[in-house]
Order: sequence, then structure tokens, then C-alpha cells
Amino acid sequence: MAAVQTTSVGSPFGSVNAPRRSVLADEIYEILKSKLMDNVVEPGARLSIDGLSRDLKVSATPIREALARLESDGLVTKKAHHGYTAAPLIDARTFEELFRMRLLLEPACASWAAQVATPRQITGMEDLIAEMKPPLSGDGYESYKAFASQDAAFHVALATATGVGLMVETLERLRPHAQLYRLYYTIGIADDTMREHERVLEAVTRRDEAGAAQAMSAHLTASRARLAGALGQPETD
Amino acid sequence: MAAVQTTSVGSPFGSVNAPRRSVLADEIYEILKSKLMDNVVEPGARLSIDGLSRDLKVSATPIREALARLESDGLVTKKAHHGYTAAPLIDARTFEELFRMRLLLEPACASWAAQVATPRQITGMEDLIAEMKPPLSGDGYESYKAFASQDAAFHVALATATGVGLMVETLERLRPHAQLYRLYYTIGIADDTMREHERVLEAVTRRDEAGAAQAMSAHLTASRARLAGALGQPETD
DNA sequence: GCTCCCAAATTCCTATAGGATCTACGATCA
DNA sequence: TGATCGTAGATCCTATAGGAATTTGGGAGC
Repeated sequence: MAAVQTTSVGSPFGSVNAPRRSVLADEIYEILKSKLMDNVVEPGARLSIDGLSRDLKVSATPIREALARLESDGLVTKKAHHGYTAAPLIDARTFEELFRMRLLLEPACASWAAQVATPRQITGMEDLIAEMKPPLSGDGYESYKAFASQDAAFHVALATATGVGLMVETLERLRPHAQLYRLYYTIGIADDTMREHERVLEAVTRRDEAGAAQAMSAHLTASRARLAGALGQPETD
Repeated sequence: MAAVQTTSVGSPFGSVNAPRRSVLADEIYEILKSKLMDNVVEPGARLSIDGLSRDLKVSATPIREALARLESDGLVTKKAHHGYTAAPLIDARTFEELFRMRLLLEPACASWAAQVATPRQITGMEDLIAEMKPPLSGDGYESYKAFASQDAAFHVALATATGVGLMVETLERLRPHAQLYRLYYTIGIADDTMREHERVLEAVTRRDEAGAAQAMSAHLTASRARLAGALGQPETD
């Protein structure tokens, strides 16, 4: 490795000529996390250390380190002497557990946000809702993924507006949207999500804690009902 | 490394002559996790990869991997080119957040357990309460740690009795007792904890969901009040 | 006495090498 | 024909080596 450490053309990480501010293991971690969250790496797929090392043109050391972190994140599973596997697709039990936890956490989250959200945060959430673009009938997979990402962004912004870091961490750890977005594609998207977000935000904006909680409950209950139909169906993509 | 891989006398992991069933990195992870949870490694302490490598008589590779996992677990923090540091002691803000999250999660947890706990699970929790031994005045640090461990065990058993794996994971992720037990030592222990556990369990046993939730709320509120006094005080050990 | 600079030591980070383990395939035997 | 065994190749796991980055200590200058 050259003494001037730049991420130059030809390196595994694109062509930005900038001094390296992070270490390779961190960058590998982000790349792999992104691929896992986006399901570029299919749930259940083998992740070969040597294969990734060849693909990304780095040694196994940062790969191992990144995979170790991702294991603790719950995004991959490891079996000794067998290697790593992407965490499996959500099953019916986990789906129910996930919504059960969300129905416990997120109405409270909305209620807390109704107490303390700043006008700036509220405006930010309005922007997020305005930017949501439900996929049109016949749109490709990517637009469903983008919509799920926008959906997630609203929920994260709401959690952030509570000012309770542990709430943000707890919800992020559940990774609802990364787990659910493939189900969106299967059953299509209704416009209801955006309207439901708006109702949550309206209650937050008028500092109506109970209303915010109730609106979030309604959103999640409806979301669960919408997605549940997709659980038993094979992928259509 | 010999073809017959045994953890023989003289290896870093004690003197049990048994075939190796796990890999070194996993074992290092458990050792370090234990030291961090038990505060054998002080909060805020540097964790030198080379130092640990020398101490544990293994190469840096499994150390790095174990530390990477522990980073994602939230037990250590890493700064590029500086290395790893044990996560700091709980501060007042985190303390408040922690109880806020617990007051959201654990009453619901108790309520769910009241719905579905098996008689066997209830008996198990009774045993856990019976085994709790509050430290006597003048007892050493270790008995406080043991009590905190018993305290934690009851909460974990209750979460397990809900049958909701995500609830168990979510509470484990918060690691309340590992974070709080040093505060127990500072302010001493009242007998109230055991009585409060008993009240929770009585409500669970008679399937009183609301009663279980209320008893858990009361327990956590009292626990918070008991421990809050210790937060601003310097360590006395 | 304080500050700055430089060199040496230490530590972090990654690549490489080698051994252990697993998997797949072909050959042999009953 | 099916089961078993052996071998080769692939992959996982750990140790070691070397370079990069940071820290530490000592000396010089103000």
C-alpha cells in the first residue's frame, strides 16, 4: 500500500480521489451492510470470505472483521468452519413478533415525539412525506425498495424526534423495513401509507400525544394487515 | 496447530482436555464479553489488540474479530487507528433513557407473560426469587454483582415466558443490569427488589395482566428512584 | 520552566502463508 | 446398484510479517 493512501481509480471503492478517512474494514462493513439491507445479497445466501476477498480485491482480514460486526448486528449468521450466511427472510412468526414489538414501541414513540419534537424536525418529516412516491402499477422492484426506504425514513425521523437515543437504537435494531420491503413488492402498495403517516404527523404537530399514539397504532395495524397476505406467497420477481 | 485439536494444559483456555468444538475467535469473544459485562475491564479502559494478544497468547486475528463483534454489541467503541475502548459507564442521560425504555417494555412484558407463561416457567421464576440473596451490610463487591445477576435472571426469565423472542432480544440488548449493578454497590441494596419481583410474579401466576404490568411499573419506578441517588457520586470501592 | 521538534517505540491495520476442516466426486467393494 | 472410502480442491481459521499511524520520551531552544 502506497504511503499516500488515497481511494484512487481502480481501488475497490470507486474513483473518488480523497485521503482515506476510514479504514478498510469499516468500508467493507458498510458495503456489505448495504448489500444485506437491500437484499442484493439474498436472504439465506452463503457469504464466502475468500469469494468476497477476490470480488472486492482486499485480503480476508477486513472481510472477517466486517462479517463479525454484521453477525452481532443480526444481519448474518455464522457457523464455525462453515462460514457466514445472510440472515433468512422473515417468517410468519418473526413477522408477528415484529409487529407486536412495533405496536408496543412506535405508538409510544409517536406520543413522545408529540411532546418534544422541534418545529424543524416536524418540517423535516413533512418533507419526507412529501417526497414519498408510491410505485405505479407495473413499476419495477427498485421503486418498491425506494418507497420502503422512504417509509423507513419517516419512522426513523419520528424516533429521532423523541430525543431518546435508546428508542432510535431499539427500533433500528428491529430493522422493520429491511425485513418487510420484499412483501411490499408482492402485494403492491396502497396509498394508505402516506395518508397514515400524515395522520401521525398531524397529531404530533398539534402536540396530541394520545392522538399520535393512536394514529401510529392504526398505521401499524393496517400495515400488518396489508403485508400479512404476502407472507405465504412465493416471490413473483 | 496439532491435527488433534484439544484444549490441553497450557493453552489459553484452561486445562480441559476436550476436542475443540468452537473456534478461537468465539472463545475470545466470550472471554472478553464476560470481562466487559462484569466490569473486570473497567468502563472507558483501553483495549489493546497487541496487549490482549500477548495476555491471551493468541494472534491478533481472533482478537480483532471478537472486538468487532463486541463493537456491534455496544460493549466497546472503536476509533480508527486508535483502537478499542470499553464502553463508558452509564451517565445520567442514558440512565433516564434506559428506565424510560424499560418502563415502556417491561410492564408489557409482564402482561404478556401473564397471558401465556407455563406453570413450569412460573415455578422457575419462583426458584429464581427464592435464590436471591441480598448482600449483607459490609459484604464485598462480588455479592452485589451476584445479586444483580439474580435480579437480571428474573427479568430475563419473565421475558422468555412471553414467548416473544424479539422481546428477549430487545431487553438483552439494553443490558440494564450490566449497566446498573455498580450503582447497587454504591447505594446498597434494600430488600424491596425481591418483594417487588414477588408481586410481579403473583400477578403473572393469577393471570392478571394489568396487575402484572402495574407491579412491574412500580418495581422499575422504585428501582430507578433507588439507583438515581448513586449516579452523581464517585465510586467508593 | 515551557514548548516544540524529532526519533524511537508502540500500536493499529492489512496482506500473505500455512494448517485445519469441509465438500464433492470418482473409484472400489459388497 | 448402493454404500463406503479416499483424494483433491475449496474454504475457513489463525499466525506472522510488514507498513502506516499514533504515542511517548528526550533534547534543544526560547
